[in-house]
Amino acid sequence: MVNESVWLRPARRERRPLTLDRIVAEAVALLDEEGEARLTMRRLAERLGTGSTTLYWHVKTKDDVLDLALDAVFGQVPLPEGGTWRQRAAALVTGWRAALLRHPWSTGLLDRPLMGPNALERTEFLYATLAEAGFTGPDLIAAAFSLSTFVTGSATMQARDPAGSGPGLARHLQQHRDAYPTLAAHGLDPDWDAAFTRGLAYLLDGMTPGANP
Amino acid sequence: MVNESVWLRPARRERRPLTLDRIVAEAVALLDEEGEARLTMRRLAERLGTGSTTLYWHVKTKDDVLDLALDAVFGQVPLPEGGTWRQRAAALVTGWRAALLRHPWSTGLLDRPLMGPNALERTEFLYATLAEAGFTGPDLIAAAFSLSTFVTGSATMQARDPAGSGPGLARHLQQHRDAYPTLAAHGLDPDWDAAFTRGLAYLLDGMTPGANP
DNA sequence: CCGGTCCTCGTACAGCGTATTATCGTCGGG
DNA sequence: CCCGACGATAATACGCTGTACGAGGACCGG
Repeated sequence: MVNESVWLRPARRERRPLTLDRIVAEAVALLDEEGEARLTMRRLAERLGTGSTTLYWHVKTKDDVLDLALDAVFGQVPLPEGGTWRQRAAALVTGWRAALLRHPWSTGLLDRPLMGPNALERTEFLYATLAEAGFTGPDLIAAAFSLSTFVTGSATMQARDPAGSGPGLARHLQQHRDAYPTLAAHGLDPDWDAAFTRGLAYLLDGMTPGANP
Repeated sequence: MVNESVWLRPARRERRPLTLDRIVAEAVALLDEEGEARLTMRRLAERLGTGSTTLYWHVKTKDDVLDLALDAVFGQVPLPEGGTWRQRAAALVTGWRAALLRHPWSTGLLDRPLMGPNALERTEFLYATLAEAGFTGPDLIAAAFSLSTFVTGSATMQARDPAGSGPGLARHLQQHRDAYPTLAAHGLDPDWDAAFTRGLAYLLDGMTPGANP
């Protein structure tokens, strides 16, 4: 359907051009508001004021949109400067985790290859920081592997069971307190942020640059 | 459609009854062979020799099938006995990771609440092992959090970039070697298993029972 | 004025999860 | 021995999905 009247048709300049950036930004907003299940090409197009199939000129598939949205989240992770290598690494992974938790849907996309420029830039930064600190060979790989693994894993866990996750898990544990005694005693409403900080300290304490050749 | 002939109709005992267990087992097999995207209620039913909507008598939604399939994977994780607490914890998380990697699709389901009996049993085992070792309070929570986070995170990473992941990531890194020099130098074809073992040692080295009250 | 190129959209299709409804097979009680 | 009831199965149908396709609109350099 063509816009019938000049008056109803948005003025030339008023209608912002559809760009890949606008699509990705709107996808992130939609995901933030309604979650992954409700992200639909049609709904996304509607919010952008375009036809749904128009999106396919800018993007090959819906998976592209998800990949780009995820990398946009990675783009929010600041690259810290200054301080010791340990401070820089801790700041990086803490900011990384915070970015993922600001957009909880992102943790559901962490399978699938992370080859976006923002993801690679952060990974490179991590490797470089550790290499500069003196980690080499298998130690370097293991250190980088452990830290990034720790970030994505902890974000996934926290997005899955948000603090005070309602009557769900907690009540279920209470009901089967006999089957899961330790869990029911300690794991009911844990402070995940504190656990992350302390766990990160464990990990960093355990790794020493130049220790194992 | 009714089976027309006695001869074509499967003999009484030959046709195994449709049970929840059979559905879940077949779902796991289908996921193993074709991955999550190709798991369809219709295809699953076809493999089971039933109509698709019949499944809905045993199961409320497709998500139920996925939850049950995931918990079935957790059921493959052995609960180690004997040895020090450190040996038991290491054995648990190693077996946990192996089970997830035997069914790579499982890492894509690690968002979503893990409330299945097998998952809870393993988590309880981990908490109990650490508590018995002397971890208490925030230290206990942080230790359990770190270990399970490390398992799920590392399995996700490895399922995402399997060893020798073809021309994909490696070539992309080579092409942009100037942008990601450290990554291109070290991260091309890493030994994830070795990185996991070493990283696990970091983590366990960093945590001491009864250290921080 | 006129191609040509970038961009937009309407239509259409196969496949999805699943609600509804009807029907089957089996078995216990009269 | 029948018959009703109930556990289990299946056919049909609905609304929604991702996206292929082709017909155009908008703008631009000549």
